[in-house]
This record gives sequence, structure tokens and C-alpha cells, in this order.
Amino acid sequence: MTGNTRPLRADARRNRAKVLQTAYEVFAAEGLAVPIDEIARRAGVGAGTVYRHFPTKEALYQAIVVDRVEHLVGQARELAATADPGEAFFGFFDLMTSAGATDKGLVDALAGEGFDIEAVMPEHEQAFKDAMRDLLVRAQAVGAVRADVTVADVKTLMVGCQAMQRYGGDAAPERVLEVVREGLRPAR
Amino acid sequence: MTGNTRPLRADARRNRAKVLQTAYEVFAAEGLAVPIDEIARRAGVGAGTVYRHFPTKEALYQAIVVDRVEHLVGQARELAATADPGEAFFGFFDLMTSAGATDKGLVDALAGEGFDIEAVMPEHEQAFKDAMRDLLVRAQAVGAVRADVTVADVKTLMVGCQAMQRYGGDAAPERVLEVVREGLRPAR
DNA sequence: TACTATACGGAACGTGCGCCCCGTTTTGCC
DNA sequence: GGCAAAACGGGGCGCACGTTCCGTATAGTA
Repeated sequence: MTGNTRPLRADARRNRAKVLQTAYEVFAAEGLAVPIDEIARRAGVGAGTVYRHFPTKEALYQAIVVDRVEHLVGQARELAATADPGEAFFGFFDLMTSAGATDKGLVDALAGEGFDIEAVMPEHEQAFKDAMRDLLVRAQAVGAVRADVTVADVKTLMVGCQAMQRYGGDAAPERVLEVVREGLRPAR
Repeated sequence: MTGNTRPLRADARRNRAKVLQTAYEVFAAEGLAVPIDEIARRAGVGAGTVYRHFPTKEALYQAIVVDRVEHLVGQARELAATADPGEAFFGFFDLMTSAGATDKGLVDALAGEGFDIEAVMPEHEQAFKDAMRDLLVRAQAVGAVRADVTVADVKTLMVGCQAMQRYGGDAAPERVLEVVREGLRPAR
């Protein structure tokens, strides 16, 4: 099925890692608009080398986003296992929103066009939704989150909060997020 | 001061209006990424004609955004004069967020880079803030909005809500906005 | 109607960027 | 050390798009 890939040569493995690492940092700091040549330059390789490892620019940042999402799913599961449901849910909410403040590339990828998560990595999207649903229903069960919001609603709110973090102007980020968190709590 | 502009020839005035109108519709429907040639084509003029009336692409959509902002400020003032403070504030909030759902170009301009409202149209930005402050302090005075949020916070929340409207996936837009509105109300 | 300033259109130019090609270098194996 | 396969790098191609140029058409005026 998926063609038998043989093991990479040592230099190839090194370069691939260097490209991934550099791309991760540069995309996070400056967004997805950074040219491939720039990433190659900073990684100390030629543009051709980047393209041998990742057939297109999209493939490169998809690899990065997939990694990032997997990591976030792991954190979501940890939170679900350890803390109380309300803290777990809002802890994850904070993780997601601060990811938006840190990582421009992630926001570009999640919000911008040219990236349909469902199409590209359906299993990761599913895992993400499952982990979120788990956090959400538990939090709703103990009355920490209003009962009528869905997983999709929460996802959308998170994307919106990431946008606020990134394009926020001179608003106080913490106060703005507090407003949204408060809105997620049940009416008192 | 501002160079004496003599009256435009009839065809020039007609073409200018057609370009503005077309650009408004196309930017709203598809965002600011639409090429100038495309707008010229749909307006039934040549690209050169667009550039005689607007020296750069930026100038074109700035003209549109200024117009839009002026209109919104007018609506804000009307609301401030007629309805009760709480209704007025949240009525304006809804106006702004549904503008985001309707007008991709506006969201691009407000959120995206390459557009520093303060630099481009300081007096409009000021008028906008003043109108918003008026709505906000009145609503806070009657206890319809929590007392600690600032004008900048509300602006940021609106931008975030516009992003949610635009990139929202399969969330229920009304429920998502309701969450944010609820968060803006004072703790009970 | 004849004349001129004004405006028009669209071909052409410059730039930026994704992506590919191919002569050269490096790696791993005998 | 010698050799083939694998990988490298960076120049170059093609395309898209903002902007400009200039020969042509048209509005306004006498």
C-alpha cells in the first residue's frame, strides 16, 4: 500500500530534522507566509533539500500542525485524568488560547483557508474532538460549563480567542479571555 | 492644503462609482485577496482605470473600509440615542459581529496585517472609539455590562467574534455569540 | 464640427515565490 | 580506496499579481 520507505541516510535524517525544527520556529514566530527559501536558508540547507523531504510547502506545515495537535490531544487527556472536570476543561481552554498567542503559524493554519483539517488528518481531528468531548461533557456534568454548548461551539470559540490574542491591539488579553470563560459557565 | 481637485469628467465619475461598488461587493464576498484585474474586469473597465482613481490596491479598500466604519459609527450613535443602554450596547455588538459574517473583506482589513486603522484614518478610529465608549459606559452604568471591561477589550472581542463567524466550521453561530454576550454581562 | 484636455484599456514590466532540474558532493558498503 | 546509490544546493522556470505606460477614444467647449 504505502510504498516501502527505506531508512534514510544519516545526513538526510539530520537535514530533515533541522528543517522541521527551523520551520516550526519560523512559522510560529512569523506565520505561514514565510517563503520556503527563507526557511531553507535559516536551516542551512538548499531549497531543493526541503522539497525532497516535503513535496510541497503545505506538506511541511501540515506535518508541523499534526505534531502540534497530537501534543495538545495528549495534554487534554492528561488533564482529563488528573484535575477536577471544571479545572480540566478550562485548563485546556487556556492551553489552546495561549497556543494562539505563541504560535502564529498555528492560527494561520486553523483559521486561514488552504487547510481543511478534516480532509488532511481525519484521525487526528477525530482524536481531538473526542478528547474535547470528554473534557466538555464531564465539565457540563458537574455544572462547570453551560449545558447547551457543543464541541463544535467550543472549538469555534477557541479559534476566535486565538484570533483575539493575535490581533488584539491594546486590549488586556487576560480580561478578554476571562469574559469568554465567564460566558461558558452556566447562568447563575 | 489638500490639492485643489477639479471636477471629474462624467465618464470618470461613472467609472469611479462602478469600481467602488464592484470592489465593495467582491471584497465583501471573497476577501481582500481578489486581484485588481478581477475587480476591473467585473466592473467593466481596464486595470489602468482603477489605478487612476486609486493609486494603490490598499487605497481602494481603505476607501471602502472608511465608508463602512463611518456607517457603523452612525448606527452606533442612533442606537445610543434611542434604545435603552443595555439594548443599545448589545444591538451594536450584534451589528459588528454580523458585519463579520457578511463581509470577508472587512474582517481581513480589521484582523489582517497591512492595515493599521490608527495610522490610516485616525479621526475615524477616534470617532468609532468615542461612539463605543458612549455605548459602553451607559450600559455599564445601568449594570448591563460588567464594569471592568474597556473599549479596547470590547473591540478585541468583536474582532474575535468576526473571526468566529468567518472561520466557525459547524458551530452554531448564534450560540457562540450568546456565550460571548453572556460573558460581557456582570457576574450575578 | 473641430480641437484639446481628460480619461480609457490592456499589454507589458518587475517582483516574489512555489517548485523542479541537474551537475556536484557525500554516504555506506565491498 | 573504489564505487554506486542517495542526497545536496542553488540557479532557473512559470505563474500570479501589483503597478505603469502609452497609443487610442471620448467628453466638454467654442
